[in-house]
Amino acid sequence: MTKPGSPQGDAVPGSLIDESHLRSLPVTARGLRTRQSLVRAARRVFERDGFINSRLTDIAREANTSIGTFYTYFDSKDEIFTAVLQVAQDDMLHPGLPHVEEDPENIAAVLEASNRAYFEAYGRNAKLMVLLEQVATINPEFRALRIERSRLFTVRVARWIEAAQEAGMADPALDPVMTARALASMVSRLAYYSFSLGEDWDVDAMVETSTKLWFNALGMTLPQPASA
Amino acid sequence: MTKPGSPQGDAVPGSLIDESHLRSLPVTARGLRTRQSLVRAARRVFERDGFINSRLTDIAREANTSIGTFYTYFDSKDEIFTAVLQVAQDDMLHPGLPHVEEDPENIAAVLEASNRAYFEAYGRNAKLMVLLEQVATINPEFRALRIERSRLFTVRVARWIEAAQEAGMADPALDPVMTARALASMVSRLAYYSFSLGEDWDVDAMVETSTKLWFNALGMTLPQPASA
Amino acid sequence: MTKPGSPQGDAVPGSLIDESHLRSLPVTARGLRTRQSLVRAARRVFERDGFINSRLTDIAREANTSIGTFYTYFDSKDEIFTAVLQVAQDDMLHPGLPHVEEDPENIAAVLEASNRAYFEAYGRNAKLMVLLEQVATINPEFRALRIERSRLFTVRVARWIEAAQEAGMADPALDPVMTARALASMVSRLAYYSFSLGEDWDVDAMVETSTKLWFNALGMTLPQPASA
Amino acid sequence: MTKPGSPQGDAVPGSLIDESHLRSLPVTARGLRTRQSLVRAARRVFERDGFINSRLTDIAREANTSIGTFYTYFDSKDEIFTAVLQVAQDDMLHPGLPHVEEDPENIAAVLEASNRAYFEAYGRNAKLMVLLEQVATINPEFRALRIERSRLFTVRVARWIEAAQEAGMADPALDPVMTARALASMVSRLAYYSFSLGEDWDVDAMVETSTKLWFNALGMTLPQPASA
DNA sequence: TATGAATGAGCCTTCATTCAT
DNA sequence: TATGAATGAAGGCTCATTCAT
Repeated sequence: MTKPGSPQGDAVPGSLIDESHLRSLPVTARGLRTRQSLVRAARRVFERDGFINSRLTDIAREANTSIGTFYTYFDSKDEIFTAVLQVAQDDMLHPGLPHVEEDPENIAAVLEASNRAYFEAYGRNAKLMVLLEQVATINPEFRALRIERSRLFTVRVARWIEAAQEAGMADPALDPVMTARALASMVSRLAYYSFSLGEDWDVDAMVETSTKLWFNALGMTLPQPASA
Repeated sequence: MTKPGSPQGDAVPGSLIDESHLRSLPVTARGLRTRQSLVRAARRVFERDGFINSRLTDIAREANTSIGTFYTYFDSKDEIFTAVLQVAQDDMLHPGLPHVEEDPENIAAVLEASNRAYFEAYGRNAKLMVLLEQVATINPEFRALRIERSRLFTVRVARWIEAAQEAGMADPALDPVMTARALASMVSRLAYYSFSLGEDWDVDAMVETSTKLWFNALGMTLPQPASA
Repeated sequence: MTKPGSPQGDAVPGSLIDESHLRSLPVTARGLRTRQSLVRAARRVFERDGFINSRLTDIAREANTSIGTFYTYFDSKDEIFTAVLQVAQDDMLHPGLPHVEEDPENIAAVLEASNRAYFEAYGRNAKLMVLLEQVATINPEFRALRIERSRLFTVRVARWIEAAQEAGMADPALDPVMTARALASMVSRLAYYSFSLGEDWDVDAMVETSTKLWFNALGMTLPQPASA
Repeated sequence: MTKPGSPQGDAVPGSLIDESHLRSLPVTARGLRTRQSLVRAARRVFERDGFINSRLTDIAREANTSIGTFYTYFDSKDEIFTAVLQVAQDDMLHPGLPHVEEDPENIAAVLEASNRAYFEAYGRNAKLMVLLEQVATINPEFRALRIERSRLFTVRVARWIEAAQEAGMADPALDPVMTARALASMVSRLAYYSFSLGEDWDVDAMVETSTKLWFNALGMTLPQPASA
């Protein structure tokens, strides 16, 4: 049985960022420092003003450098946005989950931990997620990035569902891919409403509800009652 | 038992559009015609180029008028976008569902019909939905519009879930509001992936899967097997 | 001895308006009525918004007609402004003074009455005066109009001063033209500060002060002491 | 006895310019140079075309820069106009008069010198004065600036008149404030007609006439006749 | 590497004027 | 005469990007 990984689904920065857009890193320590302060400044400005309403001069000022220096490290707004995403993806990619497989009793625990990891990571990067959403509506490359990530994750979840169906643990009538999409969406949107639109739900409650819905939806019986 | 209505959830234009943004309509038939051709041209241009990348001159040209004429009818891009949404909402608002209530055997049918109506309306307005998503990331007013719609729909679904729980037909452990959000998201995102991101699923399959997931998730038993 | 007439000096609409700019008046009663309501509306709009910041559409709306109708009667903004001035000049031109001449005892009375008439007319047309000032700074024709009026009036006052000097009643060392300019300016500016810039002085006080200053400045002795 | 200062009265740029409108000056010498050439170009263009009929592109072209560069230093036409005024005010503000007080014989000399300084400064800035007049008719802030300057100057003159009245040297029946307004107006308008409207009088004659009128009007006796 | 001034294409917006009805 | 929709030249302003120092 495969593990679903974190249901980053909809909109999670992953390892797919097209790094060809990024220049080689500066060689001197000073250069590295300047570059880093630009990336951090960019994140703050983007999160504050949105991608569209932000200006490169704002980013340069926020980083206490000049606009000329900006162009020493980045070729465009898109490029520094890519760099910002790259920093965030390290955080979003850690499902932090050990490979707990083949053990039916642990499925619920794995899923719950996975969901929890996702919600927590989302919480840390909520503003950036909204940002990526915005940029994806404008720029085809970032849109493709988002879609590809989503697709990859869905495939993983779909395989996991198939395995569960084969093991007789999930409703075999469900289409695995479509179901994977649906369930992944459920979790990512819950996170979106809570963190980005201000519902501000309790993370424990979200974890519990989403895990239960996932189980129910798949026609799984929670292992605990079974063993009780 | 209340019916959920169509799960227009996430992003459906409803009656909440702030019409105060719209000027009074022109008095002559000619004016009405010109205005209409502008709105239609705007929809085409927006759908083709996106809201941000479209220019008012493009809209005017597409409508075979001058830019001056544009300003005769609208004050801004936002305003004509409001007008475009208003045209679409008539289509999105009709769930077209008769009030089928109190009859347990019909719940599945109602839900299925509701979902189908939603998917079909979404299919007709898919590009516009993407557009609204984009604009909502930029403009606080349209964002508020989307959120409010979503909230209203969630409330309706939540009430329906509560009623089902009270009738002993749904898992009483689920938080009604959070669950409503999750399930509505599931359906709207399925539509989004299929129509806007090119998954291009069969509508029947989407209706079937989403209805089943919804039922399962709530811990309902489908009426058919019950009677079997 | 010539009488000075009203010291309309600086900025008083006179009979110099170039009427060649004005079309022939409409023939029908209805046409006359429409034209008149346009002129009145224009005056209100000009006085409210200034010449530059007013739009022809505003004038048409204020007159309850259409912009098309405006062009039935006037060719341009300048033209209707000319018409507005023409209406006002009838009021500004009435010095309301009988020819009181040759009688030394009456000089003060004549001057006082003349000044009073000027201040009162200015008060009735203060907003229009400001308007003419604005337009004169923009449009050479209206500037020329203002200058010519001013010049004519100065000439009259200068002749009057010369006559007084010849009669031994005024300081012969004064340059008549320059003095005429100076004295006329004094009165018109007093009116400007009071009515247009909000000093809001008492008209009696203005009349008294300006008459006394005029007399003193010319080295005239007020008739009363003469009889003493 | 207070000295009146130069009768800059009506329309003289003073220290009241709202400098908050001005951005911080550029840091580099090159920037300073560019800014200065823009201000000079603006003055030329304004004086040539008037404030209203001038375009920012004209100013940029006259300064041999791009329109973008204009916006590097100024936010608007109003702002560069403020900068133009600021340059001029240094010239207009120096009455260049020593404090000659308490000495009755010198009153005429002080007044004459003051008037002369005013006429000469006006002559150097005549076009700018006309410009300020135009802008004041359009823009409330500049209007307020002009009014405030005028008020301040009038207050100074009024105090001087009061002192003269108390010393028994001026007609005690005159209202000091109104008289101050009237006399200041006399001088400033004389300058206006001569320099801006093309009368082109001899400065000596203007100084002599205005000083004499001022003395006569106040009921003062010129010291010279006393010695005759 | 760092700086910040210079650039100008590109888009928005206004409103006097024309014209078909 | 009256109407009001249609027009587009004209000018304002932004900001990513270039470049000289």
